[in-house]
Amino acid sequence: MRQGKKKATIYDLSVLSGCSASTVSAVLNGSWRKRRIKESTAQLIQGLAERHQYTANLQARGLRSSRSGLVGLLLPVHDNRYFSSMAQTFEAEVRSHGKCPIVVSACRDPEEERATVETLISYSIDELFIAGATDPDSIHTLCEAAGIRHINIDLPGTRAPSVISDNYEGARMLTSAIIEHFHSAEALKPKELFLFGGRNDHASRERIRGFRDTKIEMLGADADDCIQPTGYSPNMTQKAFEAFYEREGKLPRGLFINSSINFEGLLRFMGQHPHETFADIVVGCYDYDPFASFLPFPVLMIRQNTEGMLAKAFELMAETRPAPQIYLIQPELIMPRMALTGPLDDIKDIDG
Amino acid sequence: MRQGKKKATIYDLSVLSGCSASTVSAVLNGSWRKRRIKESTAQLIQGLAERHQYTANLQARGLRSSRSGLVGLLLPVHDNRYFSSMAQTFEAEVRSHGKCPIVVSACRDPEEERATVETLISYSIDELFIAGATDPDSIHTLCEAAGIRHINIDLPGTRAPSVISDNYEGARMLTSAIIEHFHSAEALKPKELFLFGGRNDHASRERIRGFRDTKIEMLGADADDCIQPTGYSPNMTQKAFEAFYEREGKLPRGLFINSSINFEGLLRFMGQHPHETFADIVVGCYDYDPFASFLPFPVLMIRQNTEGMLAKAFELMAETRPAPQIYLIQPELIMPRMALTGPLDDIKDIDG
DNA sequence: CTAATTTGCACAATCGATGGTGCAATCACT
DNA sequence: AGTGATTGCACCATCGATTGTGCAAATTAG
Repeated sequence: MRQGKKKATIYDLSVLSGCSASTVSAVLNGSWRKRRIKESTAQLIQGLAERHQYTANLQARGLRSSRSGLVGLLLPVHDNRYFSSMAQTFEAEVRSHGKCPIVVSACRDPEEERATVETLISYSIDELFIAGATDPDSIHTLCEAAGIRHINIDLPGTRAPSVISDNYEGARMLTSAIIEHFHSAEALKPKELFLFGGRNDHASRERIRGFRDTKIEMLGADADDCIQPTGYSPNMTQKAFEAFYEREGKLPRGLFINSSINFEGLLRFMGQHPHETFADIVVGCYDYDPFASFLPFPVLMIRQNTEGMLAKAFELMAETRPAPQIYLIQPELIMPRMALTGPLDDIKDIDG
Repeated sequence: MRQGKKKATIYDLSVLSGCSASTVSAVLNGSWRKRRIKESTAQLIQGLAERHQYTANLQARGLRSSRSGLVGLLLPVHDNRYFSSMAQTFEAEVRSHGKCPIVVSACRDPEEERATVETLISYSIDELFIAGATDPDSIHTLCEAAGIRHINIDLPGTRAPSVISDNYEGARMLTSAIIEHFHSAEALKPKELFLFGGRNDHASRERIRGFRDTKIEMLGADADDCIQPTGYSPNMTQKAFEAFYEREGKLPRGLFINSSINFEGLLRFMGQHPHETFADIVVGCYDYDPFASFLPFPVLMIRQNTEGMLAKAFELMAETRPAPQIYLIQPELIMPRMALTGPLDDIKDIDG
């Protein structure tokens, strides 16, 4: 009604309807049948609620019921296709359950992660999906203490169910695809296949292991000095490329890049060097980005199955007592020049 | 202490310390000096709080004080570089103010937008940044009624302060850069410069206007039949390209693409056609993406200044009574093969 | 040594919604 | 009509924190 006014509460409606606040509450939260409220009473109150634009104060409800209707997703970063696509899928899924999605990022900083999760807990979130946490087990402890259901995604913990990408298999697929891509040209030599990026987290380790094993199997050479974990920053990765180029006068013909963020390091390098420098390289990137897929050299990519991972995670969340085990989800090898669809394709787009 | 236990409340600490709950509350929320609590009492309580891992129940606090410490950002979508980068910057800024960032997307659906904002209001969020809302004014009404400070970003409203990209200027820069890019080659003819993407929102209209004006000025031809607003979906855009190609047997040499999402439509088209189809095209895209910048044909991009927009928006939010006017932020023209830094570069990355 | 301050804290109402319990009125049935 | 079951709803404690108010005790002033 009046716009500057305070929001209507059940007490306002209680006065207006002549019913008690508890009756109003019951009607408006749907529990009125259980409470044997007359249908006509319910309709009266619902009418008033609508007319006065009543919306429940969810903080009050959450305080009383100690459940908030909030479902959290903790991400390392937003501006990355892998994680933002996860956020997109997550939101749709949570909304379809009638809950409210909360997506937060914590910058791969363990302290920030803890603080963020504590804040979420203070808002009595009902469930938490932990994606890419640097220390899932310490977050597990927090959730456990607060009695909050939680599932790890992307990076596994030992104490809670974890849904992760099969990084080892993915890395094997990617590595062998890179090697095979040279079959028509001059075969790739062991010293020409390098891995850049990643750090000492579970995903990177598995990818490195997959790279290593496959390289040894297929090219028969030890891979250790061809592995350059540069962390997750584009700049460090760029520096690694510069250093390599400085030393060797060229790039390796075969590149395994740990993630699209690291790939940006290669882009920065590219910006400093002419086209010819990249004439015969083949890149495999453990992440999918449609634009990267169409670069002037062959780019093989791994698309992690975020939909599949989230689906599994939601499934586990629904179970009463999910085992704290690791569930592997197979990623997919994407050949060069592929523009795939994503969660955006599901949203409607009507012209005004 | 005990892990399965309920969380400690001020009442628990009240018993443990021998002080009243109000004293505990004052100590823990920092207002204890105002309330003339003895320093030693404060220390005692702080010690207990730490030992028992007390964290305030923010729902209770929010209920009482009707302010939650939450600051919202409403986005159209997550998985888009422009908006996810905005989310990233937003989070950092909000955190630095000691508040809790809430990022939600509403899929460019007016109904969803309203519902989402109502939910946020029900959680008593303190401030709302509305980015890319299809109908900012209707959201304004909601916020107004709830007394929530709000600023529009990216798409302007008439009732609240709006910080938007200077789409007209940006489109002019982009259009003229596309045309000039042909100076060394055979000059571009009017019928060879097309605009694809966008729909009937403020941003698209301004971009189209900038495209139109510049094209007329520089190529001296009416531009109307070279404008194909295809909405924001990659698929519709792809179809537009297919239709054009079907009709003309080639693509236009000069392409103005409304956004990176529309650009993905071109990628899908590319996936269906050989390299040669794109041998001599020049693309201008109203969005910046580092991978797109290195595609096999020249890609000129507009980088919208998200940091600048958010900075201005936060500045306005801090003002007591900001005028409901439009603040234009200049975007930047990015030449081909540029890998720029973004918010990710600010996050630390230490190897474990 | 008494009066006026100041210090330090407890009390209790309150925010808005929930849900267990109890009670009157109505209905069914012998 | 009397007994028991059912219907329809009101009452009230409660969730955990905030905050205005009041009042002893300690301190200072005169």
